[in-house]
Amino acid sequence: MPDEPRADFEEHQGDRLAPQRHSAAHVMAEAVMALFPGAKLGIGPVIEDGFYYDFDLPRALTPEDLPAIEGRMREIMAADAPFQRRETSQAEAGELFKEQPYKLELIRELGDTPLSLYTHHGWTDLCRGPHVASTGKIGRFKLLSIAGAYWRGSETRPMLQRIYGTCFPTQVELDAHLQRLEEAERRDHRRLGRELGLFFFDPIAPASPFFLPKGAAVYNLMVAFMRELYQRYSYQEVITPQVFSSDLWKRSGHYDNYRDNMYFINVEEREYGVKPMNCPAACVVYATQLRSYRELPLRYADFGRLHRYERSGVTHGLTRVRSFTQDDAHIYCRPDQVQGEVASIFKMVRETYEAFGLGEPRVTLSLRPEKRGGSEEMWDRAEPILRDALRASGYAFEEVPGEGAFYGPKVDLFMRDAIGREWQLGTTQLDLFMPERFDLGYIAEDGSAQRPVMIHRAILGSLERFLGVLIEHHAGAFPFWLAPVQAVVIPITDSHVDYGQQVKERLAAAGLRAELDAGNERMNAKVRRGELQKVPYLLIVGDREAAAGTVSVRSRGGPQEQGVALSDFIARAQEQVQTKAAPATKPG
RNA sequence: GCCAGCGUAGCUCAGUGGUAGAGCAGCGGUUUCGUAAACCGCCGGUCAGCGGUUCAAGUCCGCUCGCUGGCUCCA
Repeated sequence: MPDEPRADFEEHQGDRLAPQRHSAAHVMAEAVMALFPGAKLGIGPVIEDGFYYDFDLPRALTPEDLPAIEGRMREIMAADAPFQRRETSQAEAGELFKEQPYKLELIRELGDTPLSLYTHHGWTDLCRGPHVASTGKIGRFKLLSIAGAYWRGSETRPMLQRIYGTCFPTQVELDAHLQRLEEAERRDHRRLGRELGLFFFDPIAPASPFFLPKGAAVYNLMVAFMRELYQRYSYQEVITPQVFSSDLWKRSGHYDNYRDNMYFINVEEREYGVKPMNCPAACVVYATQLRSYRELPLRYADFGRLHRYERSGVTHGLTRVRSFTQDDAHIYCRPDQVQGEVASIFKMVRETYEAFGLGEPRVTLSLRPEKRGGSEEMWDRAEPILRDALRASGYAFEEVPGEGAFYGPKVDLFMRDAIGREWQLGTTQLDLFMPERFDLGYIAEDGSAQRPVMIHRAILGSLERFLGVLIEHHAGAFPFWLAPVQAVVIPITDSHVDYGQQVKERLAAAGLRAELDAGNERMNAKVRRGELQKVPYLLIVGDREAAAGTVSVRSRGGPQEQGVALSDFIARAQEQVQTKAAPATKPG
């Protein structure tokens, strides 16, 4: 099945390989207990692409411990010891695991549920199974990393040591997986950001990116793209302050609910908070006038810079930062307009993901959480609106009960990064709460005062995060319309620099982002640099081109074309910008 | 924030308690070349920071900062 798409293939494999991977986890636990007498066991499940097991050990593991554990595991596998299942009682299990406090906790919680034990090689674990027939059937594995993990995922419980491993039926498949991990590293946006001169980080502002000219160019193209959509979808852009008196945050509820993630400043004995979200500012804008039903829906877009304090261990490249901008907008509308607004948002989403060359996002609909505001009736009304709009949008989606915001249900869009981590990008949230807190109203047709519905939405979400995911998705080879440098003109010798300069100027005049590589190097070196920088077009010019007014076009990773009239190239390039054509070739 | 690892030139990295190194990049020169790295030379260091151990610390110890992988969190 070599032609089958990889995602399906791996998903399929993951299910099929679960017994092997889970058995590998048991063997690893046996090996660890042999090497660390007195080790306490947590749990050891199968995960995507592998397995882990959690341990409470007398000392901290280091990466140097892994080969010894792997060695012991190989011995156990070589013994080809059978896995044997047997049922057991609460009492017997309690006795068997009396030295294992974490297991005892699990046994107690399982209560009357039938318990089963799996034994291999004289070593027994509490386990539902299934397992492979014997330790020789596990396949090839590799231990990958060590990490801390709270027992039962709770910050208040002890931190155990987790060992991650991966396992495949054959060495070839294992090697292929390890190679995929290496490839993912090569398309890591943090690495490409540096190599392509897009952005950097400096300890002087932790978790806050600096965008270099090329990165800023892409960033601004993203903003320009959204502004173009706003024009067509009748959004109005506003610009709002960065720092607000804490009075605002008290009113919006952020002071009570989000203070720990905010930056505060004290000036003239008054406390101010740097904005972590734009919504309260939008409400202030809304409230400046008495509103009529005639002017709704009002769609206020705001590219305001947000600052959120994120705990030091959680930040990550561009995908989790402390300073960022969203393609944020807040829509105020009448209840009967919500449906149409949400539908138009999903239309924007589709247009946007296509233009950026991304596949389908994973879409979730988050429903009422336990702790929530508003009446049941409001939720009963709000949830179907989103559900119906989603169905109409054609996106496959998954409903997640209990995950909604306390102020309303929401739809989130997720994309994976190079190593499979998912990041939330766009979001659409119905807000049944904030209009009330800000006492927003409008005068209805019958002259009565009514409360508008507020919709928070972002298509790209954080521009920083979106860019990070976008870089990894394209491995740095942006679609032509987004490429920070669209073409590099490469003169073959000094004598062609003048013509190269003319070419560059004509490209610039045509609205294309072009550079001239006039340095004192052989053209081979310049071609190489252009390819490494993933420039869509390299335009080589020598005697023939200068004489004929043409360029030799080398497409990124693709074919060459000699003697293309400059005007033809420009027309073609402009067309690609217009249509937002996808990259001509596979990124690599 | 928690657990672990890491931090040496702009980048990638070597350096075993005893004189801080290489390649690339940069700079100067030579070369003028037809589709992925021309050649010669030069410059480049608070070994993350602070403190300690030692005759002697990039190397050992402690603290701080930053980064990485997880965990928790993620209005």
